[in-house]
Amino acid sequence: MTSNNNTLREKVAESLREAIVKGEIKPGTRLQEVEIAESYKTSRTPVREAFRQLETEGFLAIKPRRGAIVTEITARDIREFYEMKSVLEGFAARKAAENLTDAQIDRMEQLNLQLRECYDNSNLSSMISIHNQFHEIFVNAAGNEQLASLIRSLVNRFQRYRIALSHTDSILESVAQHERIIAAFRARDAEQAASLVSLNSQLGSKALMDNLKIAA
Amino acid sequence: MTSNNNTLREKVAESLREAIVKGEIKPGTRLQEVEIAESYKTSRTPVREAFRQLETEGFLAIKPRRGAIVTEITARDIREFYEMKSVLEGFAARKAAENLTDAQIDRMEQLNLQLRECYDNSNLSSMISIHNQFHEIFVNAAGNEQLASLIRSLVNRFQRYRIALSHTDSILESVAQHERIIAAFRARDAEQAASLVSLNSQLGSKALMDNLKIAA
DNA sequence: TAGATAATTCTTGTATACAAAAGACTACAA
DNA sequence: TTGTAGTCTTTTGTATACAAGAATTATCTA
Repeated sequence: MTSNNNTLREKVAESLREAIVKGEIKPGTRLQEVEIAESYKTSRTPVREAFRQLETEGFLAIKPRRGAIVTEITARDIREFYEMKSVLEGFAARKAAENLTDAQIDRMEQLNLQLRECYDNSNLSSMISIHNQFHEIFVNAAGNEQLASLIRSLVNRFQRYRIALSHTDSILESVAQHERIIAAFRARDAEQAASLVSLNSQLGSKALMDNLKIAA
Repeated sequence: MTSNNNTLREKVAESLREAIVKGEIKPGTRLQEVEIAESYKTSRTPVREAFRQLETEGFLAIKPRRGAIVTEITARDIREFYEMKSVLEGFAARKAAENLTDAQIDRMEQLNLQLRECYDNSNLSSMISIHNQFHEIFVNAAGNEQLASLIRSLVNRFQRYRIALSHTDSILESVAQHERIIAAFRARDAEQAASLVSLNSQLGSKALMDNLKIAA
């Protein structure tokens, strides 16, 4: 994550975000300003501002004079998220196919190998990071900065649920799909790349849904 | 716009947002907390929070200890915006084609007639509202609430530039395109609806770009 | 006069104090 | 016992006071 630790607000926001993503603070938990302020040894002011920021990032729901609650994410939210990711990344892939340099495609290949290794070594913390790096290469190559930043914020928002996927075999499937995506990029086949990337996102959705059913 | 005037923060945010959208506050203008606070007869606290909110909505850029500046939107931003709108609304249309009721399509037809009337009467303030209502019908019918809210926030963010389009003849073209979109929805032709909606968005982009060139 | 550096001012970041609203609790009556 | 009214507590919303960083100006030196 980006760490602009210049102000207390950002420190508090980053710390809370991390705790929510890691699951240390459970959905439904009510966060109170004084409580958080005391635990960070600050006043309520930076905490309030951090709350607002986390609200817009989708981690907290704030009701006027009622306080902040860590958002519960429903199966519907996840379906909607992957639907958007599928559409946006698919489009990004279509545009990227024209722009990607050979070096960038090589880099994707390298990352995909690393992803496979991480799976074999059960190194799940690296896995998410590498997975994201892989996707970011073609998303950034699409030449639409706002689109890239939008996708980044969506992915970040659902990170806490995607962590669950690191365990599953869906990773292996994903690695195989990535190989086909790389081949499509090498062939500069924009339509093929777009539809494969969309498919990859749908796999994520399916895997996460199955995982939730088991957990529930 | 939604008006939750419960807190001062929201009142200030809404008022500033409106002023920026209407062009009363020009891009590049630096907003200072005390100044705004005095003009609204409040303290800095609600103003600060309103600034943060407007930052996430894309109207202000805040630099640490440097203050808030009304965002300048570049030609690139506009291109990127319409590209995203095209993709997202196109997808929404594809999904909506399966869900739209006859009554909803009738409503779209009605709105499109009103849009034509407003153009004839040069009633430009209603024009934008009606145009948005038309689009919101199929966007909401796509069955993806997050997508709908994302599109809404994007459109809202670029509202201030789209105002310029109300004058132009591109409205007439848009009305004609809307008719074809309605026909596609009536025929439940999802692919046709999707591609027509994408096209409609691209028209908006082109019209706005031309308009900016003239203005510059 | 030009440049650098120190002092000052201006503005935001943070802390604390006060106001008001929502929720909890108590007491009383039916 | 239960429902309701009214008070009390808790927590957020707002105002103000204080701290610190950035920008600007003034001063000094080469």
